Formats: sequence, structure tokens, C-alpha cells
Amino acid sequence: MAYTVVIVDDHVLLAQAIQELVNSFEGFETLYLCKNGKELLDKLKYANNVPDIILMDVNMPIINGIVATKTINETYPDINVLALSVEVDEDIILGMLRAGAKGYLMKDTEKEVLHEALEEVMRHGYYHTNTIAKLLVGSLAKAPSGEQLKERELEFIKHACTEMTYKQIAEVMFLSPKTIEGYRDSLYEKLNIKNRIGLILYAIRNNLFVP
Amino acid sequence: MAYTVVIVDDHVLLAQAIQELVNSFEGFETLYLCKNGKELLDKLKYANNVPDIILMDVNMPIINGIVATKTINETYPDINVLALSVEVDEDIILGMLRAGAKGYLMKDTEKEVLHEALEEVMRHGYYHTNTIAKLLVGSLAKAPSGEQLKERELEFIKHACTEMTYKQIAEVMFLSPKTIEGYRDSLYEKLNIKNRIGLILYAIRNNLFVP
DNA sequence: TCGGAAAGGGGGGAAAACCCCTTTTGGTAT
DNA sequence: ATACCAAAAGGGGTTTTCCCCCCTTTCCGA
Repeated sequence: MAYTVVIVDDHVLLAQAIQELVNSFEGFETLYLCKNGKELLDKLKYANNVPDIILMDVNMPIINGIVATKTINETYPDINVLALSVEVDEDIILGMLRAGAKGYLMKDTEKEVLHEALEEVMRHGYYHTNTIAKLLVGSLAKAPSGEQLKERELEFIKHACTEMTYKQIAEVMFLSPKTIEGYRDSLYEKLNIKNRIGLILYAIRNNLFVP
Repeated sequence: MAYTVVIVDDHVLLAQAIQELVNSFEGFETLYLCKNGKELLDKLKYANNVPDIILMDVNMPIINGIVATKTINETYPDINVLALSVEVDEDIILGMLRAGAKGYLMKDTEKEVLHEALEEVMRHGYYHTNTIAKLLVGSLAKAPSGEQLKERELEFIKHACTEMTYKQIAEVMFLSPKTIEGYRDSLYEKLNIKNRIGLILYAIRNNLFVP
């Protein structure tokens, strides 16, 4: 009896292509495809729709991969969810793993790796590539810094991502230019950056403003 | 004799999956896969590596889809390039079509559509979905802005999106600081911006660098 | 109650960025 | 050969940014 797989991805063509791939692996067969998390959760309500493995994309409309994975882990703990994504953003990867994904596959892996991952996850209950393992270790090292930015600092950063001079920022924030300079200097030290360009790059990388 | 197809996509798993799909279509077979534009151009130097159709992803490292497509259209005009992407950005779609792509497929299309597209492009030399057709009509109104940036200016912009000072940028570009200032000043005028922050925002909005 | 963060503000100087205007250089069209 | 144009480079000035070290007020916990 083959293990059953469900593929959840809003890119239908890719879902179908991966379906073809999975069916070509010995011992695995796909049950059906879903275009988003909502469709999946609806399907799972019928017992004979419950698979052994779900290959889940992260970026999906309506209900995204992280929310869907969390729900599945609470409701159907026997299903092994494998994340499958192009997303390399650390926070998103960690979000999926925290939500209970048993592994995270980049879409740039070889098909043999997918096969291996499917077998590993049925054998041991998880599968992690070296890349993800390293990322996990790396994130542990720097995560608990805590160093939280204050509300006023965040506001300042948003303005700094603008063509305004500090003097103008001071005006719109009803503060003295010197106070603004103080914000700036302490941020430069906290974030280990050297100039306003670095501040903007930091803001982008941490989604503090949307370009 | 089947038509030959080459798939170019840095997401290896997806490339392999699509390969499986294409091979399942009657009358088509894949020759090989490439991870980026550079790999493709290297391969094409050997005559028996030249396919009838190239399925090209847009977002790739080293040489992206637009550049690769342009080169292919100049060097191998008999190859039909079909763009295959998740990208819905108008400018990028238009960029691919201007570069000579014979069609633009979203990755959320059904596999039957891919099959149809492959047959259409061999029969008529192009394939466009309604979605893309509408987009084309809509864009004709605003397209001919022209204002092209020079190669060296683009290089400078990338460095300006860095914590380097202009003096340091001058060093790595083997130019005098005064020349760099010249680049900056002319860009400020052309792009209607007031300072380096504006330049970064421009670069982000036009995908000149990846934060 | 004392000490010390945290938040707002300041002086001043060096460096970088900004702006305008001129000169040199090299290719190329006439 | 000449005239022209763009890229590269420079001169010199003003503004902004960056980086010190300093002060006051408030508030909170030991």
C-alpha cells in the first residue's frame, strides 16, 4: 500500500507537475491537489481524504501555509506537513517550522531530494536539509537579543526612509533636531550600521516600511 | 519527430517536475534543464543543444530571463522562447515580451494550457492568454517613456544602495570621485530626486537591486 | 531617598553629500 | 582637419550628516 500525498499550491501548473513527479516515485501516490489552505481544510473533513503527507506551499491566497499548517497540526497530528517554497526569508521558514512543518524544502532542490524527504518523513517523522539546519542554529544565536526598538524610534525610521532631512523629520515629529540626531546615533550603534543608507537597508530587511 | 524543449529555472525541483509534464505530452520532449541564463547560453553554443522551444523563468540569478531572452532572440531567432513565471509585475511581463518572448505563461495555469501553448507556438509562432492580451492593450498607452539609464549608471546605483561613501564607490569602479559625483548629479536630475535616499527608493521600486 | 536609566535637548568640529560651473579627453561625423 | 558631443575629472562653495561629549527632567526601583 503506497503512502498518500496531497499537494497544496496556488500555482496550478507547478502543483500538477509535482504531482506527476510524486506519482513517479515508488511507494507514493497523490490523492488530490489544492489551490489554497481553505480548500485543503474543507477537503480534510472527509476521512478518506486524509493523506499521510501534505506538500505545502507557503505563499498562498486566502489561508496561507503557516496558518494552514498550524491548524492541521492541531486537528490532524498524524499528517506530516512538508513545506515547499521559494521563500528564503528566515522568519517565514521559522514560522513554518514553529507551526509544525516536519521539513522545509526549497523549490531549487533536486527531485531525488524530494523523494528522499518523503521517505525520511515517513520513517523518522522529519526531514531537514543542511541549509535549514544551519539556518536554525544561526537563528538561535541571534534571536534572543531582545533589543526591541521603541515606538518613537520606529516612527523615526519610517521618516528616515524618505527624502526628508533630519531637520524636516524633527519638524513633523515635533522634536528638536538634536533629539532626532540622538535617535539616529543610538540606532546606528544598536543596529551596527554606519550611515542612513544602512538604516534604510535595515528597515527593508525587517519590513519596517514597504517600498 | 518530436519538438524539443529546454527548461530554464533556478528552482530545480520545479524544472524537473515541468520536464516530467512536458515529456508526458505527445509530440514534445525535453532536451535538458538549466539553472540560469548563463548556463543556457553556454549550452546553446553546441548545435545539437539548440531546441525548438525554451521555457524560461524570469527571476534567475547571474543572467535573468529578460537578458537571456534578448540574447537568444538576436543569436538564435528560430528558437521560440516562452516565459513561465509567477511574476505579475507589468513592467517585467512587458520586458520579457519586448525581449522577444513568444508568450507569457503564469505558473498558475492548468497543464492543458501549457500543452496548448507549446502546440500554438510551434504552429503560429506565438501564444498569448487573454490576461496578457488585455495587459498589452492597457500598457500601450503609457509605454514609450524611453529615458534609458546607461550601463555604468546602473552599476553606480547598485553601489549607492550600500553603506559605501562616494569615494569608496569611485575606488571600486576605478573612477575619480568627481566622476561619481557627476553620475549622481545627472541621475538626481533625470530621476527628479533630491538625495541618495531618493536614489535608493528609485532602485527598489524598479528592481535595480535586491534588498 | 538615592541612584540610575530613559527621554529630550545642546555645542562644536570633521567628513560627506550636495550643487554649480569649467576643463580635458577621446571618438566620430562632416 | 574640424567641429562636436559625451564621458571623465576637477575647483570651490554650502548644507547635511556624522560623531564626539555635555546638560536637564522625569520616573522607577533598590
